[in-house]
Amino acid sequence: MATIGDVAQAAGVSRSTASYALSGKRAISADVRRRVEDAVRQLGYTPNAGARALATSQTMVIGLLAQFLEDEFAPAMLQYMLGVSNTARELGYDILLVSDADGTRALRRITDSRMVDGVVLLNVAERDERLPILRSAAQPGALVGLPADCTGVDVFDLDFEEAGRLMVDHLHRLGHREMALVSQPEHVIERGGAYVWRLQNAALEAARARGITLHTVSASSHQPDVGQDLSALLDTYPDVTGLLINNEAAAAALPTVLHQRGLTAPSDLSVVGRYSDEFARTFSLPYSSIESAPDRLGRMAVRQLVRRIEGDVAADEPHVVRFVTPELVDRGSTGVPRPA
Amino acid sequence: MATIGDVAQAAGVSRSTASYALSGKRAISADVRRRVEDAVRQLGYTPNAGARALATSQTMVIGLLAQFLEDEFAPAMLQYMLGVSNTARELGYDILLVSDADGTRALRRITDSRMVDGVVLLNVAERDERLPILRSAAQPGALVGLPADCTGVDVFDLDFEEAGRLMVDHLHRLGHREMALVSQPEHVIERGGAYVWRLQNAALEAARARGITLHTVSASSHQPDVGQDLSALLDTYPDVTGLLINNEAAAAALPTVLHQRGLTAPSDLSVVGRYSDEFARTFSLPYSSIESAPDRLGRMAVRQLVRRIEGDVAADEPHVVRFVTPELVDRGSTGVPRPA
DNA sequence: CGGAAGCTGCGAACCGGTTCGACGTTCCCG
DNA sequence: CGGGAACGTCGAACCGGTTCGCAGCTTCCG
Repeated sequence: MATIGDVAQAAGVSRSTASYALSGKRAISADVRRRVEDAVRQLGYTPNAGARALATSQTMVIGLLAQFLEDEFAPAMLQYMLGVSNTARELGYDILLVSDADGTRALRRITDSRMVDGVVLLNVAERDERLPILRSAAQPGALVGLPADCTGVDVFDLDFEEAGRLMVDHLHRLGHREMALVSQPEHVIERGGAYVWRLQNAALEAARARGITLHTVSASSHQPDVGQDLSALLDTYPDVTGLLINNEAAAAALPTVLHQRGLTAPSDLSVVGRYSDEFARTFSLPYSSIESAPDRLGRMAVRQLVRRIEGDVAADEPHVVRFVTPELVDRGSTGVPRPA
Repeated sequence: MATIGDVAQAAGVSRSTASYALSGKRAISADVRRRVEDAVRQLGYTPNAGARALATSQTMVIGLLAQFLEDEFAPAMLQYMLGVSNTARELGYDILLVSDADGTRALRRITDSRMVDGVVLLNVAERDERLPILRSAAQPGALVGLPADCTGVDVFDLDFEEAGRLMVDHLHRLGHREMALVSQPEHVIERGGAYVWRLQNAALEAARARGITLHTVSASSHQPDVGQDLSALLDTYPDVTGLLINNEAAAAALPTVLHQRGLTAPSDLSVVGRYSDEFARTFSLPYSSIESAPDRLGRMAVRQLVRRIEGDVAADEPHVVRFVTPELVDRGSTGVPRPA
C-alpha cells in the first residue's frame, strides 16, 4: 500500500510538501500540485485512517449507540439508524455501530479509546445510564429521546405531549366520546421510556379538558401476547369507539385482531397510531398516524453533532433541546363514531 | 487523556516496559506489573485506537456493508446486521456500518484507508459489483449470499435449492397438486438476486418430478402493490391449494389479503413462507416457514472472517462456500387441500 | 543596489502506541 | 569460580500521517 512518502518520492518532493499539496493548507505551486496529484493517481494512494487520526485527533467516525432490548420493536429502531447513518455520510463521517446490550461499557470503550469524534444515542431513557458516561467523555453527544437531565448534550425528540393532545383532539372533533390509549408494556415504562407517559399524560389531560373518557392500557410488545392484550381491551371496554396506539407492535398486530373480530376501521372503530410513514408502508398499516419522523430526528441529531465536532458552535453555546412538532398523516382510518 | 507515557512515568518504568506489562508479550516482574496496573487504574488509561492501529496494522473493526435498496424489505436485513454485530463484539471487534447507496465506493474507501480489518457483505448479488473491489483489497471478506464467482472470499448462504424442494415436498406429501410460488419483484431478480431463481428452479424441478403443477409469479415488495399482486394471483389460479412465499413483503401482506377474501389457512389454503422465526414473531405471521437463519448466517460469516483476520487459517487454505440446511418451522398453516 | 517581503519547499518534531535488539543481573552448571 | 543462559528492563526505531519553523529564491521598492 502506498504511503504519502511514496507519493512524495514519485513527485520528487518532500513528505510535508506532498501533504500540503493534498490538504491545500499552504500555498503550493501549480506544477508541484499537479505532480503530486499525478503520483496519487498513479500509485492509488489513500491516506491511512489510523495515522491521520493519530496526527489530527479526528477520526471522522461517529458512534451510534442503538440498544435492541428484549421488549423493543426492532424495525422501528432501524428507521432511526438509517437516518443517522445517511446523514453522517453526507457530512463525511462514517458510523461505528454499537448494539451491545451493555451500552455503558461500550460507550466508555469507544470514547476513551478515541475511536469516534462524537456519539449519537438512540432510545434514550428518562434516567439513562449512558448519560453520565457521555458527559464525562471528551466527545460531544446528541440524543434522540428526552432524558430527565439534558445538561451537556443536544437533545432531539418528538413532541409527545402535543402528539397525545393531537390524537385526542382529532377523534374528539369527529364526535368520539370514549376512547382507549394503548401504550408500551409496563416494563418499557419502568425502564424509563418517558415518552410513553409524556404522551399518555397529555392525552389524559386533553380528554379531561374536553370531558371525554380515555381508558389507558399497556400492551405487550410481542406476539402473540399483544394480540390478546388488544382483544382483552376491546372486551373490557365495548363502548370504546376510538383507539389510540402508542406501541408499534400493537399497531402491527391490530389488523389481524380486528379481522378476527370482524371489525373494520373506521366504520366500527376509529384508529390513530404513532409511527412513521415508512413504518406504515412496511407493515401495510392502514391507520392514520402521528408521524414519528425518525429519519428527520436522526438527521437533526447528526447535523448538530457535527456542528459541535467541527467547532462551528462555540464551546459555551448552550445545548439545544428541540422538539419535532407531530403531524397527523390521514390514512382514512378515522371517522364519526358508530351509533351507540 | 492519559497516554502510555503517563502510565510509564507513574509506574517509574519506561514506555516499552509499560507496554509489555500490559500486553504480556514479554516476561515482566510481578512488582512492575502491579505498579503498571495500578497506574493504569489510577490514571484511567485507555489505549488510543488510532495509535494502536498505526503500530499494529490492526483496527479491531469489521466493515459491514448493508445496502438498503429501494425495493428491499428493510426489516429482513436488520436480522442479518444484528447477527453480524453481536458476533463481532463477542470476538472483540467493532462494526463500521456502511449503508451507502454506492457500496463500491464505500467499500474501496474503508479498505484502502485501512479503517477495517475485514469486511462482511450482505445481500450479495449474482454479479456483485463490490466483489472485484473486495478481491483487490488487502483485507479478507465474507459474504452472506451466493455470487456467481466465489473466488477469494468465504461465502455463506441458505441452501435455497433445498428450500424450494422442501416447500414443494411438504405440500405434495399433504396431497396438494396445484400450487403457486410467489417470488421477489422482477427488479430484484434482474439486479442479481440469484437466490430467487435458485429456489424457484429447484421448486419447479421438484414439482415436475412429482407431476404436480406449480405456477410462479413475482410480486412487488411494496404496499399496496404487493397486496394487489397476491389478490391477482388468487384470481388467476383459483384452483391453487398451496401457496409458497419467497418474498418477505408478500408474507407480511398476506394476512390482510386472506382476511379480505374471507380465506383462512390452512382450511382454505396452505401456506409456507421463507423467513426467520424472529421475522414471524415481529410481523405476527402465522404461517409455517423455512427458517432463513439470518443470525446464524451472520454469525458464521463473522466467525470465519475473524479466523482469516487473525491468521488462524493458512493464507492458502481454500475459501469456503457453506450452505445452511433449511428447516421447516411448523406453525400450523398447512394441511390437506380443500376438496376441489 | 540593498534590504524587506512574499512564495515555496524542506526538515524535523510530534501524535501514541508496539517491537526489536541490547544490556545488566541473577542463576545454574560444569 | 567462570561462562552461558534466562530473565527483566530500557532505548530507539517505526507505523503514516500533519504541522511548525526556517531557509532559499524572487520580486519589489526605496
